[in-house]
Amino acid sequence: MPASSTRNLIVETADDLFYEGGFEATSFAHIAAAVGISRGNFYHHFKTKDDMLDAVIARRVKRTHAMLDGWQADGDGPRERILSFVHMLVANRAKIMAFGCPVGTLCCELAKLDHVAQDRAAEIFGLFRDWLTGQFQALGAGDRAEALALHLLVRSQGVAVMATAFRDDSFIRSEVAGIEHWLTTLPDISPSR
Amino acid sequence: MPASSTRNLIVETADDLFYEGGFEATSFAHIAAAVGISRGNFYHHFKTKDDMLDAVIARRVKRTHAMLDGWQADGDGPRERILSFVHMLVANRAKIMAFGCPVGTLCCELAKLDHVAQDRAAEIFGLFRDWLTGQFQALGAGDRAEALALHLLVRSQGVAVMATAFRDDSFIRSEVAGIEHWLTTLPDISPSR
DNA sequence: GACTAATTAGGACGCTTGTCCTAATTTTGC
DNA sequence: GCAAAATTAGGACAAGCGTCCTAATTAGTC
Repeated sequence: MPASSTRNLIVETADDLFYEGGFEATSFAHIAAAVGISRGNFYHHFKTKDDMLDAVIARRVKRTHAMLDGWQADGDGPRERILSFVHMLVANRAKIMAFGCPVGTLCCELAKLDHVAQDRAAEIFGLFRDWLTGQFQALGAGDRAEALALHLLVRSQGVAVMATAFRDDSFIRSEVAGIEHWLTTLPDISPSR
Repeated sequence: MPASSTRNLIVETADDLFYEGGFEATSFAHIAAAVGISRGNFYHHFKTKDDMLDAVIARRVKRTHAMLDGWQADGDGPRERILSFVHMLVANRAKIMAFGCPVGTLCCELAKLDHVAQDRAAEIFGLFRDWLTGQFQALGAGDRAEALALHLLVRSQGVAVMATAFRDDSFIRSEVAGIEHWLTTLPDISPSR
């Protein structure tokens, strides 16, 4: 077992707790209890709590990259790949209703805290935006590709916020159906390559 | 001057600070410094911090009601009234980019905190939903009115989140233009009366 | 003008926070 | 097997938190 497996365990646990309880409200004591190690031990792996946030964001960036690469390699067309993104909302609906979107809620919290990591967290949105832009370009959207990608992000984030506020399960499904219908209305200029 | 003007001042100040810094991160010391009164003085007006949150939410509910009533009395048609709602995004774009939507961010924070006031905060969304539903009904949308209202709330919240994350001014304008175009595509069965 | 009630100031309280320090333990390299 | 390094435990720390208490001040009533 590699020497820094404790560090990975800390980052994984902090990732979950930051998502479910928020960054500010999650204390070292909470993380220590969840991991099962001593409080003072953290400072051998991370200088400050902000360093831990950096590690969590880096982990999320890495996992997002891996997820997008996985969808890219699935062999389906761009329309199916876009649907993979949209269906995250349905697959994660229980957690979204309870805690919102991990990316959106972190960005909003860091904005209020005027935190230095604000832009680094927003870069996860940048990954989705760029990947979706690529898919819409593959659909032949040309110059409109990025605008369509941002529109899809807007609707996804809106669904997440409203689902969290109303805690309504049926709400996510109907909005996703609306997005799916919107996708079918897009002109498919060059469906393959 | 009425006896409880101090109380109103506290609620107004707390409202702003909760919006700009978040509920949890805003302490009594911050509010006391902003109002210019002693810390211990709070507890003559509010039993706990949660009581203060209740008062802030009640104030927001009241002001939202007043705003919707004002739009209702403006004498324009339902389409113009819906635009009044949409144009809030443009009018408040500076604050939205810095702190997000006051309603959406509070609901998301309270969800993560598993706070008892969660549903009361979401009721502000309920006010907008019901009012917008009325406007779409006046447009002749019939059974689809509430779905259209929720769709508009979704897009507005999505714009707010993405504008906060990317801190992009032009982004809000282009998305609002998209919403305005969407409104023109709606069938206007009964434009007047 | 005196008595009562409402309001305010200011500090004490127990607790939690992030951070830091030191000693003990485990792992690693020779 | 031993010395050096990495890792862990556990507590100390100053500061900040929400809450509470008491004394002082102000406002209102007869």
